[in-house]
Amino acid sequence: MARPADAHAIRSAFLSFFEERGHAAVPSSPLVPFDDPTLLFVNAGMVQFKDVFTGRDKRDYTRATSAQRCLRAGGKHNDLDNVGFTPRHHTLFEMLGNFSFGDYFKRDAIRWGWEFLTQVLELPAEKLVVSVFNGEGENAPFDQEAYDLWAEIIPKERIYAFDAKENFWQMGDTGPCGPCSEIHIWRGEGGAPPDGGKPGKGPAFEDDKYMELWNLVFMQYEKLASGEMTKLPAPSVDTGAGLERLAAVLEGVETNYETGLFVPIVDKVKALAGVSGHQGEREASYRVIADHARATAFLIADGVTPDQTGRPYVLRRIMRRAIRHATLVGLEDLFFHEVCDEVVNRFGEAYPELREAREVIAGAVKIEEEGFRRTLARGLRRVSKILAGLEAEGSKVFPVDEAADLYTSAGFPIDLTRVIAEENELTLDEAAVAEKLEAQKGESSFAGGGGSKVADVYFDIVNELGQGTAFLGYGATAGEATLKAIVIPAPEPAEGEPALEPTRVESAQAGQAVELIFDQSPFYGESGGQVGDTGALRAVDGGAVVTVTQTSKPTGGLHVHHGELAGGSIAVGQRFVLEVDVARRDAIRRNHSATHMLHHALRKVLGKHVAQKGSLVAPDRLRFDFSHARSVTREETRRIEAEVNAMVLANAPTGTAEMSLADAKQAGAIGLFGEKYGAEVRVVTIGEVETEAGEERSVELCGGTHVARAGDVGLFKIVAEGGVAQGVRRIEAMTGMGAVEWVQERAEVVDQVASDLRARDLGEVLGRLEKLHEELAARGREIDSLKRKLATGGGGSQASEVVEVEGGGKTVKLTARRIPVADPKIMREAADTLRDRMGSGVVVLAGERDGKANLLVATTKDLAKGKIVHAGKLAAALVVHVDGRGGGRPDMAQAGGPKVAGLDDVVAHAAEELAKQLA
RNA sequence: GGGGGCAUAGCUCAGUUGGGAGAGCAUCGCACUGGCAGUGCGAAGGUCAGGAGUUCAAGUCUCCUUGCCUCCA
Repeated sequence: MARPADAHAIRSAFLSFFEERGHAAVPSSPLVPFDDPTLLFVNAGMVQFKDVFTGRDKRDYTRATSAQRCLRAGGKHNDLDNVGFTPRHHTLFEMLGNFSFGDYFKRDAIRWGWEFLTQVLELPAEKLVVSVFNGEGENAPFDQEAYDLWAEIIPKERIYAFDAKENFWQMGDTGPCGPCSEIHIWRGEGGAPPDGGKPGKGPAFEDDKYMELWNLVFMQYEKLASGEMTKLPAPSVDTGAGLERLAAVLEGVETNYETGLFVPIVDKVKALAGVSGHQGEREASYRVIADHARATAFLIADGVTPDQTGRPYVLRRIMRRAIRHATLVGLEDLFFHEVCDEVVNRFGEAYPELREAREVIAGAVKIEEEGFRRTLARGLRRVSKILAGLEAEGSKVFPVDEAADLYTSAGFPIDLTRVIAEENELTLDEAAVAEKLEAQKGESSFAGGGGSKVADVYFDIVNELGQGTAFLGYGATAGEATLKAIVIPAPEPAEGEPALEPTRVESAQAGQAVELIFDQSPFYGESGGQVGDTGALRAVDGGAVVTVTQTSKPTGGLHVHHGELAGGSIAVGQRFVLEVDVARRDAIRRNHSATHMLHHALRKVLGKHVAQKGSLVAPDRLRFDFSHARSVTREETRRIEAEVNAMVLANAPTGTAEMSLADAKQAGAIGLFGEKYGAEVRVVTIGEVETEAGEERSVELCGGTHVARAGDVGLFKIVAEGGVAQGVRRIEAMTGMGAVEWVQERAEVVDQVASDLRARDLGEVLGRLEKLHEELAARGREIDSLKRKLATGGGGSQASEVVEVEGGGKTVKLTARRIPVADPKIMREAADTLRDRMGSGVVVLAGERDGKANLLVATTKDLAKGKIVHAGKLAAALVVHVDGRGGGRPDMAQAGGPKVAGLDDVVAHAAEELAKQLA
C-alpha cells in the first residue's frame, strides 16, 4: 500500500488497511449519540459499538473499522477554552479505530497497529515507544501478554509500564474494562529517545517530548458492583488513533493546525480578513475560528441547531466563541457561514452528510451570527452607558457587578468588556468577575437532575425473554397472548428524594396498578412520536380484566401495558385476550398518515431544507416540528393544506415494506437516518399522486401505524403555526371528524358575525368591520372635543370666572371651577387652554370620576419658575377637602380623594389657599 | 431543569424619588428644484405584551400569565 499523500488520504488508507484484514468498514455515526442521555456527544470511536461490546446488541460482523467524528465540548471533557492556543486541543476531531468483538485479541491488534504506522505511514520505527499496564491501581495484574507481544517487535527499553491512570480503561464504574497499550512517538532531539525504560521517564512523565498516537484497549474483564473483577469469556479490542495527530506526524509539522486538515480552513478565514501568512499573536484566533467552523458544520449536519439548552447550547457557545474571535481580528461582516462552507468543501467527500446539509448549515450559521452580533451591539450600548456614568463620577474602575451582569443577563463576553474598559483607561478585575459568576452558579444550583433513566428491571426482562414483545398491531387490533412479566410501578418520590425503582412480581390482585408484558401484543408502545394504545385485557379463563391507559416502550421493543387490574387476580403465565381501543387507534392512524403527507407537502412548498425536528401523533391532533428559518405565511399554509388534501382525495393505498437501510435510501425515503435501526427498516409509502412533475408520494422510515388508503384521513386542516426555537417551526393539525368539527365551529362564528354586521355575504364582513372601526374612532374624537368644551366653560358662552387674588403684595389671576368630566387627560388639556387664555395665572379644576374626586392644579410657567406659586403644594392644601392626597411638579399637579361632596369646598377655598401661598 | 434580564409607534430604542408617552429611521402630505438626490415644514401612526393588585394617580411599584433574550446544568 502506498504511503498516503495527504491528511485526507490517511483516513481511507486506514479503512482499507483494516478492510483487507477482514474488518467491516462502518460509517461514522452522527455526533449525537442514539438513545444515550448520559452522553452529550460521541467522544470516542467505540461509542456506536458500546452495546455490541456489552452483548446487548448483535451485528453481522465481529471485526469493524471506522473513522468516527467526535466532539469534546461541554460536559466532563471540556477543552473548549484551550482550543486554538495549544497544538492539539480540538472541539471536533476524527478518531480512527479498529474493533474486535470477541474475535481477535492482543496479538493481532498490536501487530496491525505497528504495521500500519511503520509500513503504511512509514513512520521511523526507532522513534516509536509503547506502554503497557503495570498492574498498579486496579484489581488486575501486570499485562505480561501485551509486554511479551511487544517484545517480539521492538527493543525492551522502549516498552514502558505505567499504572491504571495511564494504562487501564473502563466504560463506566462497572462493566467491561481492561488494560490498554499505547503507542507514542518521540519528538525530542536525536533519532531515538535517550532514556529508554528508565523509571520516572517516558511518555507518562514527559508529555511534551512524546506524542500519543494510538491507544489499544484490551477488554478482558468485567467489573462488578462489588469491585470484583471477572474475566470476560470473549475478550474484545477497541483502538483509537487521532487522525489530526497522525497527519501532523506524517506531514512533519509542529501543530495539528498546520496539517492539510486545517490549513485550507485557516487560510479561508485569513482571506476573508484580508491577511495571509502567520499572524503572530493573532494566529490563535484564526485557529479557534477554523476549529469551531469544523465543529459547527458537523453538528448542524447531524441535526443540532443552536439554542439555549443541552446540545444546542454547546453548539451556540462554540459558534459564539468563533464569532467573538472574529471581532478580535477585525471581521465585522457576516462571515462564519463562508468558513463553514469551506469545511463542507474540504470534508464533503469523506462525509457526504455535510454536502447534503450545505444549505441548512449556511442558513443556521447566518441566523446565529446575526443574532449574536445583535447581542454584542446591545451589550456595547449598555457598556457605553455605564462608561458615561463612570466618567461623570470620575471613576477609574469598571464595576465587577456590571461586568458580571452584562455576561449573565445580556450574554456580553467578559473579555470584551475588559478590552473596552482598557481602551477607556479603566481597569476591570476579571478574576473578581469570575468569582462572582462562580458564586451565582452556586445560587442557581439545579434541583432534580438526570434524564429519564430506564429502570434496570426492563433490561432484565428483555434479557430473560431473549427478545422484546412481538408486535401484532400492524395487521390487527386484537389478539391472544401469554403474560410474561408483571411490574408494580414505582411510587412518585417525595420532593427532593431520588427516584424509586419499580419492582417485579409474579402475581397481582384487583385494584392494583400494574405494568404487564406479554410475548406478543397488538398494542402500540409510545415511540416515534406516536402515542401508545389504550384498551382492555381480559383473562381467557374469564377472571381478570385490566384497563390499559397507556402503552410504553422503555427499551428494545418491549411493549409495556400500563393499567389497573379492575377485577380478579392475575399471574405470570396466564393467557389473555388483548383488545385495543379501535376508534382511538383509527384516529391515531389518520393523524400519523397525515403527518407523513404534511412532511412531504412542507418539503414541496417550503423547500428540501425542511427536516423533522419532533413529532406528536395523538388521537385528537398531530404536531410536527421542523427546521425552517421563517414563519410559514398564510399563503404557504393554504398551499400546504391543499397539497395534503389533494393526496387524500387521490385515495392511493398506503404501502409498507421491510428493506435494508441502503435500499430505503435508494428509494428516496426520508427519516432520521442517524438513529440506530436494525438491519431491516420499515418503509411507509403514501400517495402516488399524478402531477405535472410525475408521480409523487411520501416515502418515510417509520414504525408507526397507518391508514389503509390516503382517503381514510378525511379532511386535513392546519389549526396552528408557530415557533418553538430558533429556526424551528411547529405546525398543529387535525384530521377526520375532529377537523370537520373545527371548521364547522369557525364557520358558525363567522356566519354569526356576518349576520350581526348585516353583511350580505362574506366579502362584505371585513368592509363593514372597517367602517365600524372608523365610526368608533370618529365618535371618540367627537366625545373628546365635547369634553374639552365642557371643561373649559362651553365655548365661551359662560364667561370664564377669573378672579384676581392678592397676597404678599402680588396679584395672581385664578380660575377655579367644577367641571363635569374629570378625565385626567381632558383636565390637563382644559387646564392648558385656560392657562393660555389667562396668559399668566393659576387653574384649579375639580370633578368627579368613577365615584372619586379628582383635582388638577396648573400654573403658567412664569409663576412656577418664579417660585411664586407651587402647583403641587396648592393641590396638597386643597385635597384635604376630599380626604385625599396628591402632589406633582411646580407647574402641574394632580390629586384626588374619595369625598366627592367636598369638591365644591375645593373650588370655594382655592382663592384663600392661593393667597396663603402668596403671603 | 435553575438563575438573570427584556417586552413602549412599521423598525431601532429613550423614558431616574409614580404626576403631560417621546427620539431617530421608515411612511404620507406640502414647499424649494427642470428632474432626481437632498433640504425644510407638517401629518399620520400607541389597548406602553396580557391579566390582577397597591395608589388620589402606574409605561414606572408588587404578583401571575405569555413571548423573547441570556447565563448555567
